[in-house]
This record gives sequence, C-alpha cells and structure tokens, in this order.
Amino acid sequence: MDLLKDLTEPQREAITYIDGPLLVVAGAGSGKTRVITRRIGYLAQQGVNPYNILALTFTNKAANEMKERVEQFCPFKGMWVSTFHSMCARILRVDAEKIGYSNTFSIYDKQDQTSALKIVMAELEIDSTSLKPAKAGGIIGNAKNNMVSAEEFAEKAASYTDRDVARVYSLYEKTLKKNNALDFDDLLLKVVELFQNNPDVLEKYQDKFKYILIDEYQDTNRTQYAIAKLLTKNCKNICATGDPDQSIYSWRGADLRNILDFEKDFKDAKLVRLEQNYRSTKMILRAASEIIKNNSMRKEKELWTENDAGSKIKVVLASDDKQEAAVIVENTDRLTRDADIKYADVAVFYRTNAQSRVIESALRDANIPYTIVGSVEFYRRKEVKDILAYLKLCVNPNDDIALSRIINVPTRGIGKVTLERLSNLARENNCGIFQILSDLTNGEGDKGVLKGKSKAAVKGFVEIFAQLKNELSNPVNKIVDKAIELTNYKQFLIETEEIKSDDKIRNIEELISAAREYDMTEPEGSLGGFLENVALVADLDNWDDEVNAVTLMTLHAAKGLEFSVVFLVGLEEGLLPIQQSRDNEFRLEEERRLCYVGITRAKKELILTRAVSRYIHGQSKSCHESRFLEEIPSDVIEFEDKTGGQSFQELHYERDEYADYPEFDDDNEFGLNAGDYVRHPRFGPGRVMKLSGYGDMAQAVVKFNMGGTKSMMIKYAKLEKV
DNA sequence: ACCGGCCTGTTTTTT
DNA sequence: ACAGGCCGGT
Repeated sequence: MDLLKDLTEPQREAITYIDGPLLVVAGAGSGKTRVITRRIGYLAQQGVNPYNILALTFTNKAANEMKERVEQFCPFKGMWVSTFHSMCARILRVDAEKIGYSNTFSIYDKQDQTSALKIVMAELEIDSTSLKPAKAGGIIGNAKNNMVSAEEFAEKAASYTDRDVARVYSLYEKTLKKNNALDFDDLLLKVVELFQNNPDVLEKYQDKFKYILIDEYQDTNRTQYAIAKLLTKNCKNICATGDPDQSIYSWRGADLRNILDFEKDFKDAKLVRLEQNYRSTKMILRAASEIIKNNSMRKEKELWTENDAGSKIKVVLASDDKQEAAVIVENTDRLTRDADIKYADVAVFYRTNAQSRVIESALRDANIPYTIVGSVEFYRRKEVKDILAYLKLCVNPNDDIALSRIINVPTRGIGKVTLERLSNLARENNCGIFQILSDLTNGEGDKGVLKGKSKAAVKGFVEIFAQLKNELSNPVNKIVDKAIELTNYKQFLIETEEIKSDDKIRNIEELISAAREYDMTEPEGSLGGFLENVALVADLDNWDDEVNAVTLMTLHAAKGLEFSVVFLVGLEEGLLPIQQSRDNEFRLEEERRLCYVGITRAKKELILTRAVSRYIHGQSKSCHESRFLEEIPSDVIEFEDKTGGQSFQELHYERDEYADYPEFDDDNEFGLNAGDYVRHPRFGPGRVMKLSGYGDMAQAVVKFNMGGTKSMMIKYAKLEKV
C-alpha cells in the first residue's frame, strides 16, 4: 500500500519528517490518527525496526485501535503501543527492586488510595472531618503530577492544611512502600526516579526507543514530560501530536506548557499544522471556532473544511431535564428514520455523569438501544473489587489495603477490634498483616491475640490463599473461578443481597469472562498481568462501538471520537461551564475547550439543549443559559422553544425585582447604559432595564419586545446597541 | 459482630 | 437522589 497516497501537503510532511523532533498541531478532525498510523508504517518502510518504536496514547482503546491499524502496514513485533501508565507499569515490573519494590507490586486506584489515606490519617491523629482523606489525596496527587516529593512538599508547606498534608504525604509514601503498592501517579513518578538513579536502565530504554510518538500531547503532565525528555536525551526523534484547544485535563495535572513550549524544549523542532477538517459540516465548524475564539490563552488557529455547509445547528430550550431527555428521544427517532443514520451514529454528551440518569430512562422507555460509557465503572463495583482483592492479596501478600477489604467479606466473624489488634501486631513486627495471620495459624507468635472463634476464622481465611496459590500456573480465568468458589462469594451474595444478588452474581461471572479474554489475548500472561490490566483500564476501553446503540458519555470521554449526530445537553451556567469554574478565568477557558471538544465530535447534525430548570441533588433548580450558547452566531442556529413560551415567564430572579421598575442609574465599561435599546442575536430587540456587577461579571437585565425579561452576562451576550 | 435507621454531604471531569 | 458514616440496639 502506498502510504503517501491521498494526502495533503502538511499531512505528507508530518509523515515523512522522521529525523529530529516534530510537533504536529492537529486541529479537530484533521486526520491525525491517519497521520500517526501511516507515519509508523512509513518508519518501518524506511527500514526502522519496529522494536525501536514507542507510541504513547491517552487510553488503552486508542492504543488497541492504533495497533490494529498499524498491523495493516507493517509487522509490529517488539513495538510498544500503550498508554503512559501501562508503559510505566511494564518498565517497573522489570526493575522494581531498584526502587525498593518487588515486582509483584499492587496498583492502587483512587478508592484504595483513599482507604490507605484514612488509615494514615488515623495514625497521625489528623481529624478526617476537617481534612478529608480524598482531599488530601487530591493535593498529594497534584504534587506528584508536578514531581514534588514528600520532602519538597514539606519544605514548601506554609498553610496549616499543607503542613498536615505534608505529614500525611510522607507517611502515605511509607505505607505504600510497606504494602508494596503504587498509586497511579507513582507509576509515572517512580519511572522518573528509576531512570534518574540508574543510568544503565535509562540507557537500555534510550537504546530501545529510537522513535517516540506521543499522542494527545496537550494532556500530558510534567512527570510524563520528564519521562519523554529522559528517553529522548540522545536521539531526538520525538513526534508529539496534539491540539491546545482540546486540552481538558489540567485538573489532572496536564500542563499546556508541554505543548506550547515544545519548540523551546526540543531544539530545531519542526512544526506542522493540520488545519483542514474532514469531519464536520461548515455550520458545525463555524459554531466551534466562534466559541473557542473567546479564549484568551490561546494560539490563533483557524480550521477550515471543504465539506458541505450542512444543516443549521439545532438549539432546543426545554422546560426541565425530563423534557430535555424527551427532545433527545424525539430527534433520535426522527434522524434514525433516515436510512443512513443508525443508532450507533448518535451520541449524547453531558458534563456530569449524574445527567445520564434521566436520559437513560427516557431512552429505555422509548425502546431505543443505548450504551453508557462510565457511570458506575465495572471494575469499581464492590463485588468485583472484593474478588480482585483476594487475587491481589494472593499475588502481593503485603497488600494490607486489599486484606482489610476482604478479611471479613464474606463475613467470617473478624471485626474491627480483631483487625485493629492484628494491624498493631503487624506494625510492631514491621511486616504485613497477612504475615501475622499465617504466623498465628502456624502456632507461632500466638500470645493469646485470638480467641477460639476468630482463630478458626483466620485459619479458614489463610487456607483460601494456600489453595489459591496452587492454582497460579493455571489460566487466569480458572484462578478467578477458583477464588469465587473458595470464598463462597456467590452464596454470600444470595444470603445478603435479596434483590441485587442476581446482578452482582452476573458481575462476578463477567469478571471470569474478562479473565478468559485476557488469557486469549495474552498467552504468556499471568494473574499479576491480568490485575495490572484491570487496574489500568478506563471505562472507555470497555466500550463496544460495534453494537448498534446510542452512546451516552461525558464530554471528557468523548475526546478523540466522532459521531454523525451529536447531542450536547445541559448548556447552562453552572453546568457547562460548571459552577466551580465560573469565577476562575483559567478554568473557565478549560470549560470552553470542553464545549469545543463536544461540538467538534459531530459530523453532520449537532443538537444543543438546555433546560430552564433541572433537578440537582434532588432539588429543582432554575438555570441560566450558558454563555457558550450565546457565543454561537445566530445565523448558524435554528432555535426551538419547547417550553411553549413559558421560559419567558419563568425567567430569573431579577424579573420580579426590576422588570417593571426601570432603573437607569448604572453604566459599565462595555459602553452599555441602562435604558439603552439593544438587539440580541436570538431574542431580537429589547431594552436594558438594569445593570449590575463589574468587569467581566457585569450583567444586564433586558426586557425583550417578544415578551419576557432576561438577565445575561454582557461580556458574552453580544448585545448590539440600536 | 452485625443490623437498621438516621444524618450528612455531594470536587464534574479520570489514567 | 443517594451513598456512606455513625450510633445504638440486639
């Protein structure tokens, strides 16, 4: 196959420039995936050994897809295609002991991390109501993402909270080490540590990875940057692809500096821009660029397309979240009646997972097939995590967090008090709790800690692992099966869960299937390998895009995907942009990028919805229109009011206070005065009744001729003086 | 040790 | 709305 066929000049450049650092700034829908896969093929064609290629992606799903596509061009024996996290886990399995770990280390997810932090904070006698373990975890994670060690954090800690966090951080690190466990951030951080302290190890990987590709570079954090920098120290063949306008993970430590300073960081870097969009209609693209234009922290960029103009963007105003869901059902029905649009071509994006519930039940009632990406993640479910904890503890007996989770699940009469006693004993002996348990059952070290009943219980518990260890050479699905059998977990579910037991049993059986699949794809695999896979999968990785169903997902999960029909729901102040970002310019701009990402997923039809009121935490709240909606030019919009005009009666709190009593006493830096006659792009002519607030937050209350009064942010309202 | 009822808060987003 | 924590009774 001719790899350079059907390409634009910039695309060809991005594929063939293979010596020296290259940054590909690829706008949404500009054929980036195509460029990356062909580039790998081209490298192989030019005689590069696949063994020397490393491709890093953002999700496992993206990695798998890339593998599949690359396979069509060249053999990829020895090529590494994975996420940063998987790569790091793999590297650490080889040289774990060089950083003081054993290669059976556990990987802690956020839940495990919080459990560990709870224990740590109890030990330090830090009140967990004023400083929540999860909050401390967030601060520590942030530090780790910026490569700030516990010592460095302690040095810089100024506030009262930070000093507490510093103590927690330090003991947490010790606890992790004792448990032979790493959290997500550690996977990256420990690789940096490994490389910095072991030049020979670093050299080994520098020799191996002669060509490095990093996708979604705008969402890498400083630790990932450090890894990239270390690996490319000698050969400079790094190719980063990304789009600053699609950076939506700064809350996870993603640092835009990485992509903005690429040319500074890598000397003589070449820059290629892909600005032609192949995905969307002109209408959709226009709306997207008009929105993103409002970001000030941005490099100017203009996407263009030769695609059709397409139909106008539909903006629907619903009276509440239920009606919003009905709008989705209605339009999905309408569009899929069209022969060339299937359910699978339709996606619904929302800002928060909680929004999916209402939409889900509407689709279910309408008999429209759907899949939800996210919500309650499979591997986070209690029953699944319990079984996994048995397996984890079997592989890594030092994992006290896994042990505490299951020592009394199913209930075997070992309660809080006994566990506390065992835990103290472990601390005194400087070993794991499991060690204590096996010593006690061997008759060693029994100082009357356990009475008859709990002694038998402990014996039974330890026995499970003795049996499980005998299975370790079997395929993983057999081991999982055995674990369920030995623990009598199904029986436990039947006894304790009257209604949900069927579901839960199905879930743990699903775990066996997942293991079976692992056995098939990884013939050389092990239980440890399976557990690692499980720890590092994202929800999205389990999404089956072959099924003909409408896809529901968060905007964050939508990155990198495309659909013919996209619904973007909940375009309201406080939801998109989310409340917590509204007083922070930086975070506000990230919300705008999030909106941009959502819109640019759409190929043909884009439907934006918002509700006048919706249930939040069980209470009905009235909502203002999102400023992002107001940023879309009215000539690309087809507006539909489903509320029957009710929206202009409902309106906002200002109405009752001011609408009938004009106060012409205020002005502002936008040159707008109370009493001015104005025109709004969508609501037509009206009169300013009241101005309030200052600067960017300044608001105007406008009474429209078509009826009703509305308050809006002046900065975004696009009010025209008439 | 375990169960049920009451009270609280809910970071939006996730490798 | 809903889960998770806490307390008091068994």
